[in-house]
Amino acid sequence: MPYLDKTAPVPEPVDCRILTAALDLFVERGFHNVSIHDVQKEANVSIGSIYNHFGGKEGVAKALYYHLLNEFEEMVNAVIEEDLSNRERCNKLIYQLFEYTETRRNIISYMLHAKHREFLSDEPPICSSTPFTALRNIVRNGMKKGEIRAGDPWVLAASVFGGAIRMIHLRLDGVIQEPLTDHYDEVIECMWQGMNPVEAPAAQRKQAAGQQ
Amino acid sequence: MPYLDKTAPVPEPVDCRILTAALDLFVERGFHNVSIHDVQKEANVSIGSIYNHFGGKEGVAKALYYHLLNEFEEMVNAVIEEDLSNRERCNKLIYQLFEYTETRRNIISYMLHAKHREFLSDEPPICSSTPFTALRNIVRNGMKKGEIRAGDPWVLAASVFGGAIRMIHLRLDGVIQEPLTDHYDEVIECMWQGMNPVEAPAAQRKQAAGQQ
DNA sequence: TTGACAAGAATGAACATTCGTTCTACTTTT
DNA sequence: AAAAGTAGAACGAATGTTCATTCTTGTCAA
Repeated sequence: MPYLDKTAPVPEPVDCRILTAALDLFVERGFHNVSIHDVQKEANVSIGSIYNHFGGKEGVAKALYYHLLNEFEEMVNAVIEEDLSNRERCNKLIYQLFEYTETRRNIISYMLHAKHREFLSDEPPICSSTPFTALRNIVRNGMKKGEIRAGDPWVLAASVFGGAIRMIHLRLDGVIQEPLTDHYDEVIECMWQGMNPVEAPAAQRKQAAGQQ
Repeated sequence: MPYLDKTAPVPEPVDCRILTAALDLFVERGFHNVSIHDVQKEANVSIGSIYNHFGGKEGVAKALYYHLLNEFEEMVNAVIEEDLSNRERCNKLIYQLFEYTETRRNIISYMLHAKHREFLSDEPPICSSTPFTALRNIVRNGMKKGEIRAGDPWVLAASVFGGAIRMIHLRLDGVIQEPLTDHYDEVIECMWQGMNPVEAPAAQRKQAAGQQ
């Protein structure tokens, strides 16, 4: 009775179903606490399909990883293309990361919160991947142009993004209750202005804050 | 022939050997890539002993976790006891964390770099443990006394320690080559003074830096 | 339009292996 | 000789992977 079944929408392709299911499960329980059989059930595919498409459990994790790294790279590149100061670029990237943490929690969790080295063999640490290198380059360029204080690139990049990344971790761990975007302004202020009590005149503060 | 064997030193107790071996292996390969049999070989004990002392694999990981949390708590408390400003306390704790990262790498790695939730069931996130709460209290007290800028405690704590923790992660991942202690001054400067290019007169800068 | 057929994708029962745990025998200590 | 600690072979459950089979899709001749 084909007419009764017309509601059947375009079914998502098998490989997409596998990746989505795997992402959800990996984030929820951790790679090693998820079996191929779990993924198979969650994705409503057969085990054979998983092996056909990805070659195995690690293959799924790897495909997921590369896919998300690519998306992240595109996001970073899009911000780099924009006509902004490097400081504004940093701010905007932090804002977008905060936003994604709220709206696409699992993606951010898999990217920034998972220990890939424990299940992806021979994978270099994520911080030496292209998008993360691009982040550091933004900081470096900001230093060159005098927008950002000069110093060791690693230290500076860690100082710029460290607070934000820490906030993301805390949010993913469930210890911060409110959406991260609520804290954006304060995080940005702390990062540019430092943790000293504010005593400078308002005008100077505003000039230096570099709000987006 | 007891005289020939006199060199045999006081043998480390069995439970210590187990914990040390487990720490090394867990940090090197990750909890899930280490089997009880691996620990048994590395520690030169029998499987039975491991079960007698810790009740199983997770028991070993849990004992290790509590033990190290305790050590960390003592370290934090020792700094709190000292007659220092809250800002100096933050600085000193960061310095000690950097130092431990160099000298007791595995301890710091297991504490700050492992995803305990993936292998310790029903364990709350480490950032809600007593020593971490104590860290936030230092920041809170600093805010009350006007030593640290006012704001949301979570954001402020993340901003104070975020950069340092990020540096530790990068060092543990092997992407930072030099000892963290080499970067201490710069990290502290960035954190208190912010990432804006330095333009303030030297005197004011020094006053605000709060060097330890 | 129908049927035959080939190529590719999907299926899932079966398999081999690994790993956490148990249990009984043995040794040391008190 | 009782108690506590150690030893390690053996077990069963869980898991990653294989592969022979079935199903789907597209093509082409009748």
